[in-house]
Amino acid sequence: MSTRVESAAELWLTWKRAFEAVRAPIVAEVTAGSDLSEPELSVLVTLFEAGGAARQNVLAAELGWDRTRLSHLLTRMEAREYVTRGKVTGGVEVALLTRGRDALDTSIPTLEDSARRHLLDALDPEDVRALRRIVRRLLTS
Amino acid sequence: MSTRVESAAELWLTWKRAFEAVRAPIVAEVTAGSDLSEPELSVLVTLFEAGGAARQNVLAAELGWDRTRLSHLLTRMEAREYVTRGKVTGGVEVALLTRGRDALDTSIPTLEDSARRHLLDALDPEDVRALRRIVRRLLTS
DNA sequence: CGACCCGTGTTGACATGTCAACATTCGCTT
DNA sequence: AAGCGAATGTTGACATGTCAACACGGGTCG
Repeated sequence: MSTRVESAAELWLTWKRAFEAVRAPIVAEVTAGSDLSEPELSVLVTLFEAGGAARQNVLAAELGWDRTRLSHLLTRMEAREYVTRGKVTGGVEVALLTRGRDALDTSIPTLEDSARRHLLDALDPEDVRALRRIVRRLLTS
Repeated sequence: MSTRVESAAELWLTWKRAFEAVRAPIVAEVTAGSDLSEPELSVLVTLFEAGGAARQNVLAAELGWDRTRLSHLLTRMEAREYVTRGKVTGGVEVALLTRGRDALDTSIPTLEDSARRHLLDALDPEDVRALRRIVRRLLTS
């Protein structure tokens, strides 16, 4: 029994550690200000990027989540008036409400700042280019 | 109001998406075989890499987790006889039990295989080198 | 000594995520 | 049109994670 894990697994595990190391402080800073949790913010951002409204299954796909999780979360967010859900042919469409947009306006600058400090600034331009390429590749495979 | 999120945040968000996209299938495959959840496997692997035993706070640091989470998880894992906890000057030391080692032996090959297919194979050698560099940098900053 | 302070870990209440089962709707086939 | 299957969401029970409060055990300094 060696004391090392094989190469692919090792790459995955260290990547995971690095990801956690970046995520933790960003989440801490972003959630400190607003009354949004990080997953809630993800939903709002994705919704925003989709133009303010999106089908629930599309949202789930974009986020890489499963339907159930999104459903529960949206139920909570609907109760707090961040979003609405409306039936649509073939499913449900979710739309940002004013309260959701306001929350976004408050949180995005913090997110931008945290992401810059904990991710961008930790890398040099070459790393950033490489990371973008890697991300693109992983998302299209 | 634009329809785009700024650069650092955008990098962070797409990275997060890519990470989720890789994590989901790996977790699905790894947990399908064994009766270990993914966090439990992480604990066992980290413990293994530390030589079979480690202080709880060290473990938490390695994993990038908070003490409470680890404590709860270890309580559950202790009940299932994967690990033991023993008091030590200045804290608690956790050690792998046979059942834990066995679970590792079963899961690691699957993990290796999944990680290779979903991560390594999706990237070319240059990407892999870049990712390793990025990870190292993020973990030491 | 004895009164802190700080790092560690645990606990219980609550928030969130997961899983399996179910409802609904749409498209396809006949 | 009627029936069927696949895709979409929801629900409730349970697993897991988070937060705030507490407990304990060293250091350190008066």
